[in-house]
Amino acid sequence: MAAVAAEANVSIFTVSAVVNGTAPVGEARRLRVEAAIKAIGYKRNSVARSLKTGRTMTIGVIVGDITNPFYTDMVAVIQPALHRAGYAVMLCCNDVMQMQAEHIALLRDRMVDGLIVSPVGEEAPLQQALRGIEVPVVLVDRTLSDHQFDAVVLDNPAAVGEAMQYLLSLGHRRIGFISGEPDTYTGHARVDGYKDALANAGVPIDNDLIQLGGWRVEAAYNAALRLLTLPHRPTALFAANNHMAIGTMKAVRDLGLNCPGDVSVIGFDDFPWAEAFTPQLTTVAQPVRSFGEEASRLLLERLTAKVAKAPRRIVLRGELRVRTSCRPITAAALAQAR
Amino acid sequence: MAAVAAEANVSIFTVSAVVNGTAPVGEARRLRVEAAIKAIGYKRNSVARSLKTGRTMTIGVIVGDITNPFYTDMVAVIQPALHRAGYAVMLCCNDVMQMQAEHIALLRDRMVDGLIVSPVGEEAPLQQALRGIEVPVVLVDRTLSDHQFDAVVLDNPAAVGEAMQYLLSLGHRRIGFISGEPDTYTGHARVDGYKDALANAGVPIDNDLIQLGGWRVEAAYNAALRLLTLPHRPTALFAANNHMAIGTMKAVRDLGLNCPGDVSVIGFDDFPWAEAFTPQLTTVAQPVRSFGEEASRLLLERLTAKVAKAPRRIVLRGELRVRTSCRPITAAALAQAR
DNA sequence: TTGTACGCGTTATCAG
DNA sequence: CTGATAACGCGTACAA
Repeated sequence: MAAVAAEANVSIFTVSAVVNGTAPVGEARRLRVEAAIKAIGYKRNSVARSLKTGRTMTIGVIVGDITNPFYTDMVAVIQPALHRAGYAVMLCCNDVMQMQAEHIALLRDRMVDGLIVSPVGEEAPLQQALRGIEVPVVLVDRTLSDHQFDAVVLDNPAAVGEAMQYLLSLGHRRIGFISGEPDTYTGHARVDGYKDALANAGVPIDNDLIQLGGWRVEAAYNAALRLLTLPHRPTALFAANNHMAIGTMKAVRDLGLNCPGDVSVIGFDDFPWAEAFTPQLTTVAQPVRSFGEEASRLLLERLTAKVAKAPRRIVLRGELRVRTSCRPITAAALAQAR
Repeated sequence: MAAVAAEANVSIFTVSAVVNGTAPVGEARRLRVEAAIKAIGYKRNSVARSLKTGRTMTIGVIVGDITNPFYTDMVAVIQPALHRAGYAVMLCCNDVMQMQAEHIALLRDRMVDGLIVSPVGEEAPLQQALRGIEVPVVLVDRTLSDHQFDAVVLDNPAAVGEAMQYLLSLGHRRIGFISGEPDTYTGHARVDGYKDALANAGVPIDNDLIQLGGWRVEAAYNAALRLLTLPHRPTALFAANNHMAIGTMKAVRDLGLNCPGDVSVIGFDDFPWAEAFTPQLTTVAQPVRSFGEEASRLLLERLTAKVAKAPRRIVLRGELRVRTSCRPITAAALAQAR
């Protein structure tokens, strides 16, 4: 920039004014400066600017698993939205659990102007890491118990409830539930939805029907295996996220069972492949775009500071997408269920 | 940092030495400094450090579509690999085509120390944007015609060829090809593989059997529709990426056709869902992990400058994963093909 | 072993 | 409108 100033025979201030349009500059000088910029091949140095302004125009985004379409679809919305507002996004995925705190530290080191975090694992270390962050933080998908930050979450119990209603209306009573980590917000909330829905329908809860799938394909596969080899086999299975739906379908197939002939299946989280194959998987879809849009909006509002201090909370609703993986319970299954 | 120095009654230099371990510091003073850091709640400011050192310890990663498992699986490898080496990654996805140059500018503005780019769209603007980048650049998936940068790519013709061999060995002769954008490196190379394989087998090439799917679900759906309603319907379909495999399967289904009964299908790019449903999709799998590992390695080697100037080129091999979506050609189909 | 002082490239504050 | 000049927070010769 100094070089440009020299080349154009103006002060360093004038160059800055031209580059940033921060002050009116006389036509002649402006042209000279622009020519000099071209000649020198000057490119602005955002680092120096950030040091001065205190803003990096960068947002940190931390998601649990970049391999999960739920998160990537969300990032695919967040990134352009923030970009439109002039922000770049620095993405971290928690390849290994417990990485989260480290990533937060890394991002705050780099002075990001804001954070969008999808909490994973235990609360305590996360709370600790978030303490002392002085930039806006928005939580997505999961939230923390003290509701200190803006958050956008799903009404998980209602979403699961909808799926259960559907299954119950089809006559299913023994419904296996493949759960995520129970110590997470979503893991907990989805099991709750399951239990509540059954209780409301007067169906007794059999704890053998709730098996831990830990959000992952493999664990869910094993959970489904356990469920499907129970003395009283469930007539329907619910997988509490998309990874686990895969594991579930594999287990059904490996047992030589037919879906929906022998067992109905509903997945949580919709994804493009769900309706490409046979059966077309019935799912509870999360409004992924809304997640991204709302999270971006909340954060940008905080960034422009045109908003009250109190943490806000957006609750989104899931949507049941009925396809072909569920079927009314058969007389035979009914008999066996006795 | 100045505050810490004051609190600990030492010079600013000593604090820096303690924080970075850059010079030996007496036990007593070190403890004082550490205590002061705790007390003040000092956190290092990477921006200022970067301004001084000229390194941001940040790598820019640009991929075409973060919604595509191929890219995300790759990012899931790249991000931890670079993180282990102390680098953060700034991720940009080209939501809109032609965004690429802008993203490159954004990243160079922010003084990233290196770039991993998966080129998209036309070459010219990209070449232009990359010109004048003075940090190491590694290209993945696709490369540029002038081979100016390190690149890791697939042997696309061979990979497609393997799939064709398989189809030919099953007796298929009329094989529909659903192609990506023909003006991309991969789009071009995969069609080439198709044509070469057929030519080598003495099968004449029917241009009606090559339909543009543009890498997307919708376009591929329509392409598959065109293919499957041809007077002489192809007995097998090949979709040149995972998105297009979805569109293809949907078209097969919507036409009331059975896969593999009526038509065999092979997809390009493997993904977890491919083997969860019926049919289990036979695919040509790209070694996604290797893509990520090699790209990270090439970049890190350039970063530590322990490597010759000449651009390097890693060529990876695809792997055919035979599952249940292909079947030997039937006599009936054979008759119709005449 | 420790302190001093300068500079990295910008922006912002004051004068002019 | 324009030009000097002082920070921004840190690393690092150089001096002590």
